[in-house]
Amino acid sequence: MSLSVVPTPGSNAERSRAYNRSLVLGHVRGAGASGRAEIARASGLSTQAVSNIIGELVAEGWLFEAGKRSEGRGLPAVQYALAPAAGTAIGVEVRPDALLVALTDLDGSSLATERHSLTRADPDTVAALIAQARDRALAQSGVDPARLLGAGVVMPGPFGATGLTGAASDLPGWAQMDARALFAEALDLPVIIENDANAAAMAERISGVAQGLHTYAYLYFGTGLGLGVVTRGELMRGAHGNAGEIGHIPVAHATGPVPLEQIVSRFALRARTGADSVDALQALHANADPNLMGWLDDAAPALANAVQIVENLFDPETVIIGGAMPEALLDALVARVVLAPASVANRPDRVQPRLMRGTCGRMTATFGAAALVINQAFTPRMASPA
Amino acid sequence: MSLSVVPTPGSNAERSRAYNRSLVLGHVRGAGASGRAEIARASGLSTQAVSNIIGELVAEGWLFEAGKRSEGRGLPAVQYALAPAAGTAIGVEVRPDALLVALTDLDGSSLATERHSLTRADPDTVAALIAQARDRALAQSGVDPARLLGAGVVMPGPFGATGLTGAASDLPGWAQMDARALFAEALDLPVIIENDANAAAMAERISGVAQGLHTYAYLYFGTGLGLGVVTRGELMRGAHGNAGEIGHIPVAHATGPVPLEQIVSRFALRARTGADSVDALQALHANADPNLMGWLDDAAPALANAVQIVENLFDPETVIIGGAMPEALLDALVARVVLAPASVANRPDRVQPRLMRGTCGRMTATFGAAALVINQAFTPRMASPA
DNA sequence: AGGATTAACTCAACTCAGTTGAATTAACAA
DNA sequence: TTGTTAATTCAACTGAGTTGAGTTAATCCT
Repeated sequence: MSLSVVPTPGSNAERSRAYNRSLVLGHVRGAGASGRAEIARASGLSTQAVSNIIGELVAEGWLFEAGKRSEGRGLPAVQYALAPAAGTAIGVEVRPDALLVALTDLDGSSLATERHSLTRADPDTVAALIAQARDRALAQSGVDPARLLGAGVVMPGPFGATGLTGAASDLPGWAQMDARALFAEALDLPVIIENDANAAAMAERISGVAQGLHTYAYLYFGTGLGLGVVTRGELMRGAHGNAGEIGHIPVAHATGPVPLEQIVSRFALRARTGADSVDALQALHANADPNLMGWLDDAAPALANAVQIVENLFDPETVIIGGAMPEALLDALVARVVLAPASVANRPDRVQPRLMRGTCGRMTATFGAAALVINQAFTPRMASPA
Repeated sequence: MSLSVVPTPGSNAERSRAYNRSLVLGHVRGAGASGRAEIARASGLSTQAVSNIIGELVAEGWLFEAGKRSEGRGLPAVQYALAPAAGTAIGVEVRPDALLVALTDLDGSSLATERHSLTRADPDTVAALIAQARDRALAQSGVDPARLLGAGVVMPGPFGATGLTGAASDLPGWAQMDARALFAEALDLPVIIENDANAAAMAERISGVAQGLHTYAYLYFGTGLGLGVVTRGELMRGAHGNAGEIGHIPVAHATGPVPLEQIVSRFALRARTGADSVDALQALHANADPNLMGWLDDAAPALANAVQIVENLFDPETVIIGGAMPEALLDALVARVVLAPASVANRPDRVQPRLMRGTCGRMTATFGAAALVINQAFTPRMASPA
């Protein structure tokens, strides 16, 4: 049973309703509790249309009445707020050696998490493990399975054979696999596949520092260094889902140009300090380990270079860095970066800092995988019929 | 009279129809003459809905019956093709010293062009000149003013005060100006403002080598070097319309890292050869001028570096180069570039070359300005009511 | 106070546009 | 010739947003 996916489907009454429902939910999410008339003005819909949609969303448990607000004259507006428990999503991060699974609500709050070491990472084994983890997470948190909107799965890129293939991050046996279909079947849920940096970027939008932003970039410390870019609320994926491979672009270094992730990445850090885990790095940083401090001195200018490239190419509202790194170390890195003046981001009217640390912590990508699903509920789009 | 623009408007019957009309026109444009049933299948709409829309588009002159096609059994499908003259657009390129204006049809074919030297480039003077040029172009080509869909205007970026402000490309007196509103008023037409590289990218999509592509990048030789990126058919603009400032990112050079456009740009070329015009450059190239050939040797690796960055960050189907340069020189440059193997674009299953020359010629940006308008007619989007 | 004004909200009738299912037409195949 | 297939149209239907009148509950003004 393959669903025939229409690339850009036409609009009809039913699809219009779905679109407008997302619009209303997105407004309430973005602006907080709102009244019918306010949403009508913001969307260009009639009050009546918004009223009907809100009635439906309240009946289904997505929204609830949250008091009244009186602004000057006139009948006070009844406010409607988002019910975080109205929807949940599964986030999965597949690494060559481990599987991370999280269950979150609409706020991106964690309801359950789980970690598995993988000895075999073949498709069928992974799919089965995810299905079991889903069942445990639901049982443990007491979440109604009917409220589960879907699953997001983060996998190491790049996807398909490319000039970057052969890195240690690749998963064996997945090359020609339609992972989305595999997981959708195993879980009996809608599934979204993404790379780690894109998922992390979305996590910050749902529950981190990128809330309210529409155009921003995220530098992600995974195995290497990834870049997730959100433009007008949409992830930039590229023609084959491989956009954002920033780790492989050359940057200036004492010994001549080297690939960025040869300096700015966890494996560069491990080569320099011997430390592998986030905790070990945290300890080294707390003790001002000379090797670690040396790395910081090296990484800061390379990162500045990367930020300048990202700013000039994408013109984002801000650049966020995060991933599997101690927060204090990321803060130290941000503090040490001297941002290039020759950048379109160097504006007098800035409201965001040019570079900031993400706040979603170590499991950003896993929560981000769930955030991909959550985000869909708030993003109006003409979707094909099931 | 300011039209209240709703950022993401809700959907209703009227807006659905506009959306579906664009969808049908876009299909016919992309796939060539098509039958009702074929479009219905591609769009997920019912045959009846498509039939009604086609009836309307034929009545309005957008489509015309173009024979029948019989595929095996069944009633032969009546084919409908796009009438290029159904819509026209004005393209304008504002440079500090000159004004270029073009009138094109839906194919992007030129119906009239005009060039003005500018002694004064203040907003009111420019707006008045454009309005006059519009009238002359319409009169000269005999185009019905009612068929004019709008005007696209290309202006030197970056927009707003940035760390790149102060370059020679800036226009004085425009800093705080709402250029779109100014031109819309002066021309009494919908107006789109864009930077040169983005417009050029769109020109190639309407009438050049990017026809049928959805995700690609365009390196544009203007004053400096610009980058236009199209993702899923949409231009990437960034938070302030300044995305694509690739000229300012550092690349490796014999003397250490230098901004890309210090090597790959027309002013680098002028500094090296003394030649300023496209014709002069063409002559030098025809004579294998040593300075010019030296520039090629320098520019090729820098361009290779830029292409590698663009490929890894955007994962485009292809990278196109073009702009105000002799075609033979661009071809020579493309031939000389050794593309980096460490790129997500280095795939065995490629259908496009990784790097190709644009085919829209010297006035790419001016035609591209018109193409921005044309493109809207074929791109379904929920648009706010006038 | 008490009436005027303002704004949110609801009701009911209406309209637009896409859908559905039956009927028609024209090509190909046995 | 006759049956099958596929495009197209017709007419009735349905879903969803719009419109305009009416209701309710605040604030403003006298």
